[in-house]
Amino acid sequence: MTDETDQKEKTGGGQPPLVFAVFNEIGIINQLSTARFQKQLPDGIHVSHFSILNHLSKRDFDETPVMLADAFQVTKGTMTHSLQVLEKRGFVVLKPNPKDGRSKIVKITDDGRAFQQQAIASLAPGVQKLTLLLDQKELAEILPALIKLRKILDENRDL
Amino acid sequence: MTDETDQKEKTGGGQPPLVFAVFNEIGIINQLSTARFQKQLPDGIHVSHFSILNHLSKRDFDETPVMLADAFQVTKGTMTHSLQVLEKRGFVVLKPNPKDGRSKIVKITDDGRAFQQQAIASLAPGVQKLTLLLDQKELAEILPALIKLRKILDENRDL
DNA sequence: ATTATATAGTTTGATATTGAACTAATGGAG
DNA sequence: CTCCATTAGTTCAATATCAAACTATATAAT
Repeated sequence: MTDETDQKEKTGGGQPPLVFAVFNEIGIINQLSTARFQKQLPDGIHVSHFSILNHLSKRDFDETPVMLADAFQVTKGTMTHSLQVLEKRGFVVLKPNPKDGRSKIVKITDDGRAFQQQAIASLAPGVQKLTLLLDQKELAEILPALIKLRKILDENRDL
Repeated sequence: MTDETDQKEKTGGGQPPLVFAVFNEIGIINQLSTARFQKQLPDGIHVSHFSILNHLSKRDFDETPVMLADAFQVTKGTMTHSLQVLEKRGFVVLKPNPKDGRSKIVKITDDGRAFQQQAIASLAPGVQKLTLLLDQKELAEILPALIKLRKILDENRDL
């Protein structure tokens, strides 16, 4: 969503809370960046699938589908579907969970890891061009605030 | 996507570009904030529909479906669908474009405006609680950087 | 032990989004 | 004026997501 907050507004009512403006910009940035990334990914692999792979590649400990669904804020059904896609591609395997007969363990495969790294690498050229246009110092400055904001939202999902 | 970047990583390879981390946090924040908002909206109205309404309510000049599709970075087909939903609800009307026989003009209706305002109002309680938890000064500081980042992405969609 | 409640994962029906094919209207080249 | 490439909008088939119903296992209460 490439809305433009800084355009002439029509209403003059009570100023919208700051957090609205922040969420608005974040929404647009997200739209633009994921759309861009999606175009780099091969057919049949959605950004959401890649995100799961990326997540798994960074974790040492075992994770279950429910843990992943919670982490990515999607339903269990959606996670079932995504994992089936990744499994068909051979990027993950699902094993029974020895600690719980209802549950499963999701493991990234060597192929999955290779794919993840290749996908990251494919972004390099674009990222490089982007990097030239961006103020690195500024990025470094906003990152901590974004992390803080994310954590607060995450810890207060039910406010 | 509630990934957590600041967790123990497994690989130690080349540091990922800063912009990756920023996009990652932004992705999670977007997921959490839109999921939260979606729950406030009445049945049948998706966040994406609301965003269109919100956009229209802030603009004075006429906009066509293609302009909206471009602004929100969705396909023309998606915009056709979204506008049909909004039109069925009576929140917008589509009129012929006097300047171009192929095109249309999207107009928000009074009902649409009323709905948009009511939806914004319904967020107030949650926003208020959130506001207590957030550092307003920090938010104010990152907003300009986010706007700058958004503009750069927007102006360089084809890098 | 039995029963009830809760949780993990799957399945199903509905909606959102996409890319591609399609229709209609525009606008430029000759 | 005619032809052709372009653009606006729609339609269609495929996929992603969700909410809700369902199955199986686990946990708690008695």
